[in-house]
Amino acid sequence: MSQPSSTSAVSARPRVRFAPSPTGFLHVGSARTFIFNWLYARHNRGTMILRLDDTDVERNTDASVDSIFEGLKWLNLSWDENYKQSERLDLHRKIAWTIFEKGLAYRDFTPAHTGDAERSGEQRSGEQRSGETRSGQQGTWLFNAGMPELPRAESDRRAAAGEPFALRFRVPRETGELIRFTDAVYGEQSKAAADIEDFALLRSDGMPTYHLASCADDADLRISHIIRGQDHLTNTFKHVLIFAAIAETTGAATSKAAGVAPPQFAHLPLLVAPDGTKLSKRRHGPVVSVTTYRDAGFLPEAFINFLCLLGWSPKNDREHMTLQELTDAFSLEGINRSNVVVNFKEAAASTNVVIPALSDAQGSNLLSYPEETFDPKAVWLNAEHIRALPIEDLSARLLLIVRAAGFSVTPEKMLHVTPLIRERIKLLRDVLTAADFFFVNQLPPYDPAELIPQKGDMAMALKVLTRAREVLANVEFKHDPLDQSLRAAAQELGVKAGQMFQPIRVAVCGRKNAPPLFETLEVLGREATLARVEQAIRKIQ
RNA sequence: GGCGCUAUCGUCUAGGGGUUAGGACGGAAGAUUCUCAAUCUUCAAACCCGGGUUCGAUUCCCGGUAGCGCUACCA
Repeated sequence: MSQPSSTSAVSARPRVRFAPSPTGFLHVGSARTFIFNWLYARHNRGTMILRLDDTDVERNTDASVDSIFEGLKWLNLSWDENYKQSERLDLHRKIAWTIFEKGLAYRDFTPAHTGDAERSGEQRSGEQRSGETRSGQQGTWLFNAGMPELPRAESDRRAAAGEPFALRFRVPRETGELIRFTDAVYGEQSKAAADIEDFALLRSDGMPTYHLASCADDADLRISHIIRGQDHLTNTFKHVLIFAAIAETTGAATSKAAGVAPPQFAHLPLLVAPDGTKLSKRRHGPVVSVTTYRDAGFLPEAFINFLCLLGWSPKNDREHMTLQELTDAFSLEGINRSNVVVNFKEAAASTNVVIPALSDAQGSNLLSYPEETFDPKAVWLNAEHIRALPIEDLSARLLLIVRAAGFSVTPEKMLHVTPLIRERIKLLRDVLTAADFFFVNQLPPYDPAELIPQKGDMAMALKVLTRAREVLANVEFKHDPLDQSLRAAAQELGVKAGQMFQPIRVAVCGRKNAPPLFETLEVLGREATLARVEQAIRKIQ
């Protein structure tokens, strides 16, 4: 874990951070935030920082930490520094108490609000926290500190007596002040201090809250740009207050932070589900998890490409872009302001799709989510990226999947198969259904009626296959000779080329839709081809 | 409820005081090919509503409506 440079000179190089809280898997919204931060850092030759915001002990899980790293690893985007908030609690507390000493915060001995289930969707009208506000006004929605500003001595006494308390920021409500900041995306923002409640800095167990920890770390790590979800836009007013307090206190207390300039903010439009609600694992399940995309056979570069187009535009009609092109083109100016629908299909359940050629489908989880689950644009972009990949590269990636599904295939064979299916697959896992017949010895059962050519009958199928058997026994197994001899055979038989090819295709592939015939035969080889033709003939007779 | 933010085809978006409102995905039709793809062509598809400002608003302003977010000792 490296330390940030402690030079007091403000660097021209931006320092940005991605700060997920480990309370669930890495979802696509978080991934996009990470990517935008990364792009901004790389575009400006700045520093990318990963920080785990894990101050919520109740909800944090190790599994979640693993899941986040798993997702980020797949994305294959690096970071330069790495922190955990839980290892920096001393710093947070120190800053909280400095703020307290400065008179900008106070102890609140009111028992913690226990109505935890209050949230869940329904509006709470007027918020029934009765009583007076700190400033003595009646009937406000604002948090009530429970008692009109305890005298400091009293507060000290009760604290010394061991009474639990939370530390609250004293928002300067009386002054009628307007809190303002400029957002790189949403422009000038302002909000009356009177509309901001006295938020907690420290919980009664001494743990810092998100607001405190986040700002304390952002200040300490000298984050220059905070790029995050728009759900934090309103919170930012609190953060502006905290940053101001930190600047005020550290200016006197510690020499090192003699002019902590508040960071610049850039809020990202939220990713929402087709029903308009914010993406959440709770509501939408694994379809919003990054690893689901990985397992479905998305290329990380395609997934990144897709996410970038959600709420950002290069403004030149380009859509299919490489990481480098994205990095070059990225800027905060291209970011939009309205929510973005990720057009996935919910409820497309994860029933296992059977791999035709593999009865005991080990690779079943690779096939859990049907293609329609995902945003069609993501799928299309993935196909674009697949087609843009060098054959060797694509082949290597496909081989991994094919082997994971239980087929034993050599890299050489895969290299021959890949060009035949490259334009026929949209997701990497499609290789299993598009090319399975290359990998098995025994074709799965198929309906003999499939062998019947267009405008033909079973007799024609038999005639064609019988003739094909002869031809294929002698012809050289290369595209051109196969093409010529089979066409010639069709002519002799008095059938159309298509009527000749189709029965052979079905005999060899076990289905009607498959890659081009001659290339397929070439890769398959004479032995397997003849065996399958033979089998088809027997099926008919 | 209060506060904040947002509003262009179904979706992602470009644009901007006068345009045939552009592109992409998806959809439809066609071309091509040994099937399926890929590719190419064509078509359908949008400026939330109401007031202003203006010679002229989809664009600027205000209001409404709708959606979203925040309003926790969650992040």
